[in-house]
Amino acid sequence: VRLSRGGALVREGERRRGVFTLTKGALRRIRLLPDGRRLVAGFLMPGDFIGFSGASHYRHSIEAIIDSTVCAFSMSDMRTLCSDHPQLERELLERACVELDATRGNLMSLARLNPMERLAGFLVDMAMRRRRQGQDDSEVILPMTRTDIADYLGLTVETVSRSFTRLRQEGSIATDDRHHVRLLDRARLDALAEARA
Amino acid sequence: VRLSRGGALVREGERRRGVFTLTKGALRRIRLLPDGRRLVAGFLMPGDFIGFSGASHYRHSIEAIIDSTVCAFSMSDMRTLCSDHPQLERELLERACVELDATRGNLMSLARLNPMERLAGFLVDMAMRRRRQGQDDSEVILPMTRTDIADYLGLTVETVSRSFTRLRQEGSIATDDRHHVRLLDRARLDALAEARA
DNA sequence: CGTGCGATTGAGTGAGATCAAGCCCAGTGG
DNA sequence: CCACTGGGCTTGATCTCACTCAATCGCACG
Repeated sequence: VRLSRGGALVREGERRRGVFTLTKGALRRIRLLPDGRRLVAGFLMPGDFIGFSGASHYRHSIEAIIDSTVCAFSMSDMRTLCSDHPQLERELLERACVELDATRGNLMSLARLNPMERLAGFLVDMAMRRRRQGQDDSEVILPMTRTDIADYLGLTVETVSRSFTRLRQEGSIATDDRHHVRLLDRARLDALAEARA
Repeated sequence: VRLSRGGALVREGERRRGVFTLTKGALRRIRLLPDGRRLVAGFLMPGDFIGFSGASHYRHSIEAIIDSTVCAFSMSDMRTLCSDHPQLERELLERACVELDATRGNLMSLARLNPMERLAGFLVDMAMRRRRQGQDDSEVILPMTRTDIADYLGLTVETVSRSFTRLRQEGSIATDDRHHVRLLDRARLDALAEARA
């Protein structure tokens, strides 16, 4: 399935149809409140599995940040695959646990860290994801907007922008353009991030 | 295994030993920062499974809020159980997904809700847990302290206390004693909580 | 009868939100 | 080619809500 920038893969409240894996691009997991408050519950990068949920209806919308392609499986596909390959269920459990760890890490960020710490944690986390993909982790590519980052970190756009500026001023990072950040002082960023994953 | 009030089942940073299920009592999942900031990443009630993690070391301490008893399984017990009962792995995946849903729900609370909304959400959530156990859900028993609740909701004790007072003043709840809360206006509480569940 | 912890309440402060303005750049159309 | 437009980002000024600090109360426990 191909998704163009801004398109929705699934919408909050819809009946659950199936599961997906992201092969190319970048997605965001969104929840909205009636009054407009917005949460980005996570970003999805190539290789990520989408569909860990015990609920019958989607709890979040999943939207494309940039043009993306996903691989879709219906629920019945899923069931037959699982019964054919008992290994698969174990692998999925493993992945679900990793995602749970990551999500719990975000709790600390949202509950107790200040804006600089949250942003540093986010950057370090993005760098780690790149390393896992075998890419250079001294630079990070942020396909999402500052607003997305703000709604992910539980801050406002302005605060996110100011935090970027402060990290740049103290020499921890350099921003080549909006979407490319170089991590100059990894020790400093790690120290700020500390509490997270 | 028996745990007395305040005792630790596992400590953050220890090598992962096994998994557990809580049979009686109440536990809290804790993470601490060097500077003393504290997060309660969750509360565990009887029936809950403890041990969903992809990490080799515990990411949180698990402490007894009140005297508790848990059932312990070593990692090898777990592996043999799983290979003997393929059903078990599915059941665990299901449970992990439910826990993931719950944890993601908390993200919205921490990122975007104000203190009253967070507290209302917490109370509604605790009531729902009671209903699932087949108990009366118009009253809620809170074995934990106000400090625990504050560190769970990302607030200070004072703010939690003030939020309790405001909910009491507007007639949404009644507090018989510190640990017993009656939910008087469920519609109001649900409206406040909205984003969670 | 003290002692200490947990909870509540009040007063004052400050970090991040809100409001507002301007910049940069890509896309569009004349 | 350039003017115009609009969205995303940054920066400054102000405000506000939750935090901090402090005092008191109540209750359990030695």
